[in-house]
Amino acid sequence: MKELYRLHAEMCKVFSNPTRLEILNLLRDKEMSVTELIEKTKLSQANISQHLAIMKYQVIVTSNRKGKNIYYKLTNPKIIKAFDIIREVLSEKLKKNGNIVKNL
Amino acid sequence: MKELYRLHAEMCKVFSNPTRLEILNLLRDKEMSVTELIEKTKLSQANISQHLAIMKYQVIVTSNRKGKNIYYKLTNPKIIKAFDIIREVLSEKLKKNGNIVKNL
DNA sequence: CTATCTTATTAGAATATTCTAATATATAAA
DNA sequence: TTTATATATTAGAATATTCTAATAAGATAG
Repeated sequence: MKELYRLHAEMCKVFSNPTRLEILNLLRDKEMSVTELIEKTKLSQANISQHLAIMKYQVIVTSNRKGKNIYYKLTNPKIIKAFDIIREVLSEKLKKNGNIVKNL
Repeated sequence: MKELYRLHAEMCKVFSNPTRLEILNLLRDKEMSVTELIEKTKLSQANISQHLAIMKYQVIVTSNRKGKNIYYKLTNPKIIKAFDIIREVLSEKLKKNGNIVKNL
């Protein structure tokens, strides 16, 4: 069913941007405020906010306000399992290609 | 290390297109010729060939000729593990949203 | 209220992706 | 060899994505 491939691709599109992957990795085991994410990534507030909006729209993350701040967390922790498998594939690929794997 | 997120994102970009996901799913447990892929997907030859080239460049698939035909297969079967986890996440998301899940 | 801190939204230029149509290339068959 | 079959490549219009800069909006503190 082609529709399912469309939805699947749409979800994967979230993972096709380095900044979003960095955010997801930061959220892997704890929720984090937008401010914290900005500090950790050193990226602009607008940019982080935009990427969070994209992931929220795809329901990859959810948000909740705590006083002054808004905290984001993963909707489904399985996302991290997929993240880590892709990292393994990437690692094995780099190994084969004789690349520097030290930094993994 | 930001470079790693870039490579990770680049690999995930392969999964962010419905046609490429369909091809990967067809290759999940057996190699297949370009002609077979065209038949199964009902898509144009040029288009299939272009998507295969993209995946070959990312070393997600590899090809080998057998007589008249060129067969493609997955480089690393772990790709399918990631594929299936994302499908689960998608399925759970659709379930929550009260969507039709029958067709999964 | 008013100011401040935090987060979201908008606009738009630069860049990237996708598909179709046309053409090229490679192997095999006649 | 020519011809047919299988696959790849190219060009280009249509569309989508990404980032920066500017502005808006929501919550709290004073």
